[in-house]
Amino acid sequence: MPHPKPKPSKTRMRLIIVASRIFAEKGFQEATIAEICKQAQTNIASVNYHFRDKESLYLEAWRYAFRQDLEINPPDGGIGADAPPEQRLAGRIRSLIARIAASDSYFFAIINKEMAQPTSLLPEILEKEINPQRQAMIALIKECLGPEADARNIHYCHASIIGQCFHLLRVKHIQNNYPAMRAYPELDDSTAYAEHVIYFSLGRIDI
Amino acid sequence: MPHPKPKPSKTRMRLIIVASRIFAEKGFQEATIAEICKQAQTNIASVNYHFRDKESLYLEAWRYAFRQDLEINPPDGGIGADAPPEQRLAGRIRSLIARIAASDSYFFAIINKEMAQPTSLLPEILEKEINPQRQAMIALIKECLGPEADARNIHYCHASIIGQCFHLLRVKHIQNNYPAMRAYPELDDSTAYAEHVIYFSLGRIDI
DNA sequence: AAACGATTCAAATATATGTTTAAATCTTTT
DNA sequence: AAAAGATTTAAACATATATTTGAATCGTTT
Repeated sequence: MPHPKPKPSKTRMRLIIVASRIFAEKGFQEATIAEICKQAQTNIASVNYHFRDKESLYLEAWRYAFRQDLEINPPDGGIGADAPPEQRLAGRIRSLIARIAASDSYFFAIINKEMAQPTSLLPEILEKEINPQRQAMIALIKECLGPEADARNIHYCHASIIGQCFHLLRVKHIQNNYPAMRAYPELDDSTAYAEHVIYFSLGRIDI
Repeated sequence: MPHPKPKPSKTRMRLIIVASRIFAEKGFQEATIAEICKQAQTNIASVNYHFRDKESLYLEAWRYAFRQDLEINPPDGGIGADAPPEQRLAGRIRSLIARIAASDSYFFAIINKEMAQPTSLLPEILEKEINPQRQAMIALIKECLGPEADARNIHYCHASIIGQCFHLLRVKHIQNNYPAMRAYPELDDSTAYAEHVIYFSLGRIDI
């Protein structure tokens, strides 16, 4: 019988997929290799075999989650580069909130934990993955505010927008951890919240 | 003597003070009793003697941090109840940002970690300490928006304000962990940022 | 089919760390 | 000062978990 058990060449991939979920749920420290391997239906030694150690698996799982995320929601929100800056900014806000709200978005779940309890990998991710998105949004805000806007105000407005978006991230994960609480039901409709953030923010930016 | 008053030992107090800082820096899981006791210059068994276990010390340390915080910055920002709602809202925003920005505010550092990786204590903290502040701010926003404002919009505006304030919390702790990065120098001046948040938010609320 | 490398497995190892214990020491009361 | 109680200490204990090991198994090539 050629296939008595699941194809062994897929073990590595199963580990990455399961790990991205477990790390997103528990964070690097509290996630255990034992649980990841159990859910991936493999032996704990396979982490050492396929990834050398826990941290390397963490990095691979994170990168996988990130790629999955952007594949579904491109960061520009589908707005072309020829649209007016206000619309492109709105598109980016919609895309960011959509990625944050997606129930299977493990990338932002990991980022959320990393920002509170950074591992040694955070600086690289911040620089390579987050900063390009950040610079793109800052450039759009600058366009909206016009050429005479000063740098400090641009950064303040960027902080205001990012803060509003990441607030959804916090609320979402608290609710995931304590479904019974239902402390913030008003943010359940993430697309409506996105429109609010756009309205709330463009009021002070697009003048 | 019928009332031999129990005098709190200095060791117990030293443990609480050190623990609130260590827990704020590392979170519950990554903080070790060994390090806390070393910095408090006592034996590791004193945690068991004075507090039964690590979690009880965590709770005591968190309560201590919370009391210290509110002693320095009252939540209403020093604005009297007779002032117009816009000013009282501005006062609360200033107070919240001041408490978040205070370098020795361990309460918000712990809350920041708890929200990303909750322990069993978070629901109680959220309900007993955070929710009263939340309800007070929501009431103020409602006053500012007027009687015809719908509940959803009130909550959205509240989310926008809290998101902006807590963004400072995130940025602050990333910078504490990676001083070399200097990724967000624009938020160094927290009082200026507070004025921006007030201006940015009241533009959409106070109409 | 045999050989060989790749993969999986159960078990052992190493380490970190929360907890407990019992003796020693200090403080208070009588 | 003696006794009783409170506190501190060093050491042992227990547990959790990342990592390593060497043998067993699988898949591919010859």
